[in-house]
Amino acid sequence: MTEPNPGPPIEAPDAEAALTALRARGLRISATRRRMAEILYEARQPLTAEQVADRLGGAGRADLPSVYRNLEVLEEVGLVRHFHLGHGPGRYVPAGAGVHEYLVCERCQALLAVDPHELDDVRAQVQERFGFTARFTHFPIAGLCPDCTREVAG
Amino acid sequence: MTEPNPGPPIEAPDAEAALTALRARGLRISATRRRMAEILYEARQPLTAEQVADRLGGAGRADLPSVYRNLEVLEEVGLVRHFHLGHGPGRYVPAGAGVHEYLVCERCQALLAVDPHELDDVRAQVQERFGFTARFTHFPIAGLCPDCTREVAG
DNA sequence: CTGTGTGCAAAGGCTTTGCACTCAA
DNA sequence: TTGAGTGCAAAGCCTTTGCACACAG
Repeated sequence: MTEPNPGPPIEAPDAEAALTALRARGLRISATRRRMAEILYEARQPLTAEQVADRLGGAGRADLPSVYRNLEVLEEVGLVRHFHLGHGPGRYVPAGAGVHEYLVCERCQALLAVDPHELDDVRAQVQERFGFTARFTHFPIAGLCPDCTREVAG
Repeated sequence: MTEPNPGPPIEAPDAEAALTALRARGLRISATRRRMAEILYEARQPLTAEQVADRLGGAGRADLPSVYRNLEVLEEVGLVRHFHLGHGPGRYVPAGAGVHEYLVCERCQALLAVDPHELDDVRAQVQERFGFTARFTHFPIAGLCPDCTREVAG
């Protein structure tokens, strides 16, 4: 089980609006929260809570429960979202302008990030056939990436 | 978070072939394994390991680690498969003749079981556009079921 | 006899909860 | 001064692993 590959970079959304939303709810913009947002934007790839904690701590690692709590707050406020790659820890990405949806390879863990519009046809087809509104944001499409498809097929 | 609804019944596959496969690997067909297979077939819906354990135990509950180990063996041999409904425990179903793929509602946890062929078009579209081979067997399509789609939209 | 199956206990990975202390507003 | 943020410890949920005993072949 290797690490998923980075996928394309992530653009920065309107962080200021989100921070304002924080204030509106009586929540505070701590240095830690600000740095967490920066870390996620600069990572330009999905990070686990543990990875965020690693990059936060000056010496050692930041407190993991606090990181989870802050990720939750940032998500409620719309600065961050997360999704699940099969088993293993959740992955966090900045929300906003550069939203992607993902396809994850069950064989090599590669992550294929795509523009949501590229999945519109697929969603439409599922909608038409089953009346079901497919969302691939929280639980991505799983399967075999192009490379693994070739290798498995022959 | 309510329990997912049952979905359509599950047909019995060729259990005998699978049991033969067990023997071929030097493994044994214990009474427990036989009963586990029966339980899954008769359930006619996906069960968690815990539910299987509950239905196994005469008094109390059967040993959960043993249930997991047996589910793994039965899966290797092709009698059983499992998939993941968002968070929460894995769900086990008999494999074979009556295979279904699932769409799971993120809002009400409803489970929509469909014939795999009904997803062929969707798979083809993903294949064509991304070269990616979508599999919905281990990680089902998530989204909103028809009812929740209506309630959310309307 | 040989070694697979089982139960019990414990650990492991990821995440959440409780509580006291700190510190920003 | 007030209550949100943080760190530490502990627990929770699902699952896996280790080990000794039971038992099928």
